[in-house]
Amino acid sequence: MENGPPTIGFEDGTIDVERLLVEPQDGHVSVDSVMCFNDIAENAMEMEEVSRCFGVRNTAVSQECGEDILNGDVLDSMREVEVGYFRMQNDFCSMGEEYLLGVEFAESITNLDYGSSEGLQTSVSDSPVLASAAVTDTPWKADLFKTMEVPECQNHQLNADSSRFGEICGPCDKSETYAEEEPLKSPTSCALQDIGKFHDISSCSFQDILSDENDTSLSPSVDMLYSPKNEKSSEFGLTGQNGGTKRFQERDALVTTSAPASQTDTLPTQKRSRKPTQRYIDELADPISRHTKKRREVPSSKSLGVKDHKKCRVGSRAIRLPAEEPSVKAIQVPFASLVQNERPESCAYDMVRSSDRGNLMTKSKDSRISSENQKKKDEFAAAIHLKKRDESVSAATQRKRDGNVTAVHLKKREDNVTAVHIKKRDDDITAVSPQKWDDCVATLRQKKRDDYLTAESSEEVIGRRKHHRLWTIAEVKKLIDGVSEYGVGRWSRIKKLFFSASAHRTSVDLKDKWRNLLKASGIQGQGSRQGEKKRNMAWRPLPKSILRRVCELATIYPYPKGRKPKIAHIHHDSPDRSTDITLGDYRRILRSINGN
DNA sequence: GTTAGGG
DNA sequence: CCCTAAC
Repeated sequence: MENGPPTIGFEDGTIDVERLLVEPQDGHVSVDSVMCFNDIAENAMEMEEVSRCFGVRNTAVSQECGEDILNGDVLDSMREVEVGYFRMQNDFCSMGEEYLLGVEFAESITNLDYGSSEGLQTSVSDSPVLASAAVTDTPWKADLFKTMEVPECQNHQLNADSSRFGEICGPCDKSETYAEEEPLKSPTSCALQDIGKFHDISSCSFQDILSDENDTSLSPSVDMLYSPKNEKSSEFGLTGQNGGTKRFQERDALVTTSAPASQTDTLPTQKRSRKPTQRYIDELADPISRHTKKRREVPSSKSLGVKDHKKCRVGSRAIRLPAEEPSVKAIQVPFASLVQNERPESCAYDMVRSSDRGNLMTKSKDSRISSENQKKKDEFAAAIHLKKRDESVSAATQRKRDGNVTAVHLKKREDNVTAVHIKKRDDDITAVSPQKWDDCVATLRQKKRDDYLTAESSEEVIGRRKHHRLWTIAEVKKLIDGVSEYGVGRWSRIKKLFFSASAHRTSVDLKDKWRNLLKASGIQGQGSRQGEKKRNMAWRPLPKSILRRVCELATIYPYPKGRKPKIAHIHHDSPDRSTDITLGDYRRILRSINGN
């Protein structure tokens, strides 16, 4: 599926429309240049459509975007550049590039763009199917010229991304989908759809990447778990992309962010991706060592069996927690995945990657096999994550996602991290993005495979992090059963009998979980119940039945100590359920028998 | 080796 | 989840 024809035959003068529209990812092959190619085609068609149906709206959007995006220098230069469409585009893009990525690529990109654009234009016109589009070409060029520039660029960006992702994510899906959709019927709509889908895909993939599990992501139509809101419009690419997706539907949604965000990730692609990488790693290495000098020691000491972590931990903790927690499963993957691409260049990558893989593979028990190494790796990865996080990624989005999907209890930490990101984002986003995309892509591939290879309950998968696995309902139930049978405090037994299957979940874990359940059930926090309750709401919603049972058991077996205060007697006589009861009866029987 | 409890 | 102290 990933072996698209290396080049699109625009030399012929005739391009397969379907191909053009349907498999824009093909363009991806020649990367930078070709991408533009696709973009233009789509743009042309989009334009038409837009001009007809959404003309006003579009304008509005574009302006809106333009203003937001092009503030300061960019905006000024923009105004000056009203020359020709291509010129415009190029300029704009280049500006965007400069704006975000730096001048070096701007030029080259521009050139590429231009060339490919021309080619595309020609071929498009020739193509009978696209005739309408071609015709339209002129008008919109002139009329919508100004207004379109921004969206144009956006499209460009987005498309580029899309194509890339498309190829990586699910060219198959795409192809199939499109095939079914009467390709020739209306190129425009097709294009629109494509775009939409691509956006979806790209956003999807991105987000998914962020999340450990969302296999679903691969299919464009899948519903995202998070709600695409522009929380912080200037956040990272995610937001923008989302907005981009709905561009034609909700002009509000579009919003500024998209352009910068997408630009970031766009054209740069492979060439550029590497550069950042290098620098990245170097930078990463330092900061990490710097910040987490201790931290690194932690893992190693751990694995080595050294016993003086305490100090290390103290220092490392602050750093480490924010890094791991906030990113949560969702975020983590992407970060780690980012690293993957870098891998080829240094062994460090391997480490990271491995760990990453572990995450992705999630359930595969294998991941746990080499706990030592794994741990170390994970630590390393974590460190990198931390770095990366700071540099990029939309904290807001992630957060949201985390909250919805994982519903984990990482609130505090997340907040801290978030702040940091926002601050740094603008500066560093540039460098990171391109690579990021690559990474994402890589991740996706890997992910896809892994997901399908290791099918697990989505629940578990989703909830899992480095050394953190979300408790599944089933597990909780088991725990409850265990407690009901053996009472509180006999965690090892419960572990043995109820969790023998799951290697993770130590007795301590059970205990901890029980503790949490008590908290969640509202029992326990006798002091400040109100506050407790509120917090409880934030936690992962537990089935009422479970909460109820927990409550019951809690009354029967008050956790901390002083077991069975009320029902102590009862318990004594008729211990509770199954086992104990049986034993009691048995004893009684024996006694009676003996007595007799 | 387990458990309780704090972080 | 992790770690440690105290069984």
